[in-house]
Amino acid sequence: MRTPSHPATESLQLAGIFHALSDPARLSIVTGLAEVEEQCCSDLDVPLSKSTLSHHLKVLREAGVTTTRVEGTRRLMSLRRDDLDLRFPGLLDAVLNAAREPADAH
Amino acid sequence: MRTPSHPATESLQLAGIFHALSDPARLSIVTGLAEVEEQCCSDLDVPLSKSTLSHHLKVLREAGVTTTRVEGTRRLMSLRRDDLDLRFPGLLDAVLNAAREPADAH
DNA sequence: TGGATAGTACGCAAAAGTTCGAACAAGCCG
DNA sequence: CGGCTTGTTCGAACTTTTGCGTACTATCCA
Repeated sequence: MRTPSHPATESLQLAGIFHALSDPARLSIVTGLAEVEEQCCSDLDVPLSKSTLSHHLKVLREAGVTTTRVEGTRRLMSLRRDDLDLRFPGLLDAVLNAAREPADAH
Repeated sequence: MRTPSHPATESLQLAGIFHALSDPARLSIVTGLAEVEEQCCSDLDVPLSKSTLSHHLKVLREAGVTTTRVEGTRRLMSLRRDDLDLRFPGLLDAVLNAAREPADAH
């Protein structure tokens, strides 16, 4: 298995990024990654099958939100912080900050 | 016709907002609203039919991104800046700023 | 009242997204 | 080598979204 391809920084589309973040499972994966920096597929605690999870990770990767690094039999995912910040300054921080907001109605 | 219902500020869902912003037509409507403050349906320059446009505006409204105010036979849309800022501080600004970024590959 | 304007609601078809299991590929370890 | 672990790919079923035309409601104006 070789390293999967990632879109170039310049070609990241805003609508595509929002689409990637519009699924609760994917949003939760992203917020999780913000805390641990690097995480492999099987360490995610999302109640979905292996193949579904793999699909979501692919969506995130193809939208340019995450990078995947191969290490042995595992794939370590991380956020493309620098690239996102270069292309859309402040966006990722705002997203992560918003996701940390309590969802309560006060 | 009476004023359509809008979700309460506290019940705004982040994933729902991203979903609303994930469609190019809706994202363009939002960025347009950021410039003119208030705009009615028929003033939008989106190449879509009236009914489709109405559908997109409904999605934006139900996600809590916009408000609709009735004035005569027209509906004036505007961004829910204050509410969004209260619930997800800085998010809308980051989104609008990102949308203003040139899409070139430099 | 009658007509024009502005937008919504409904029903439909096409396209896209979600989810899973099964089969496959690739690297590790005994 | 053979089996275990990790993850991808494929096909299928199902749901959601998108886009349109038509029909409808509501408001304004002559």
